[in-house]
Amino acid sequence: MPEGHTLHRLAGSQQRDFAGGAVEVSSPQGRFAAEAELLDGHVFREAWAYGKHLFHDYGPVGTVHIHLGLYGSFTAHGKPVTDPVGKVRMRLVGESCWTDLRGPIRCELVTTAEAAEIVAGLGPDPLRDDADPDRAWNRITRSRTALASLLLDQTVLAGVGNVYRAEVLFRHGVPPLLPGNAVEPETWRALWADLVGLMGEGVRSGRIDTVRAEHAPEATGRAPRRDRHGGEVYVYRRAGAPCLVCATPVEHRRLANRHLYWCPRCQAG
DNA sequence: GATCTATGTAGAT
DNA sequence: TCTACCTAGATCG
Repeated sequence: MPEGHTLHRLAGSQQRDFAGGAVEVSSPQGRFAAEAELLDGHVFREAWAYGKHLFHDYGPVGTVHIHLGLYGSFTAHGKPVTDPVGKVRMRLVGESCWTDLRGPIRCELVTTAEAAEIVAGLGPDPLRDDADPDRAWNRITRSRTALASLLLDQTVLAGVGNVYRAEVLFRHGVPPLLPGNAVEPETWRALWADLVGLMGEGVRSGRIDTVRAEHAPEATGRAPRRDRHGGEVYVYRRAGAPCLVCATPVEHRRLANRHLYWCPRCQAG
């Protein structure tokens, strides 16, 4: 379940579980076997995330660069270690914990410099203290592309995925197809600030919850609706269902091969 | 058991 | 704009 909050959450838990100790690294599936052999037994220095990218720093031995893609996932366990189930690309075994990685779009050993290059190609990440929202704004305000597309462009903004994009646009009443160069600076400031808050909450909870207290099931009496992604949302994957605010059916279309959801009334602009 | 879907990205057309 | 791809779980029959 990979938007930026997932990767930052993983970096945090893996830092707690493995940092500072030697780890056993293996690739039961075999597709990371040569790299795992190089890393096996070395000290896991640090886990860190930038956008949807996760990095395991092994110092001079190298850095593992992981991108989960659409369906990559980690499972975390306490010892004892059990036999691999399914296609385990990478297994890490530490002092008391172990974790399995399955289905990543990327799992590769890179140098520190290469890791830095990957990060240099990404836009600011709302989950990082060092993020500069003006870098994203400079791209957005010069572009005729729909804001909904710009929000998913990782070179503009790093870490935002399909759920956060739909939800943050809804929360600010912004039409998703509004061209970047038609976005008001104060709108951008509000969107950024909201992403910082929402995604930070996502890191803490492990879910994407975007519904404000006044529209929450407890306040309105409607049945809670947890999406498969685990959280309570306004429009994501609610095509045809009544908008939680105005009851207008939620719209849906494909945009650049991704599902886009919005309320045509609340986000009329 | 077969088929479909998914919070993503890269590369071809 | 389209297609391929990494994998598992949900859904269909």
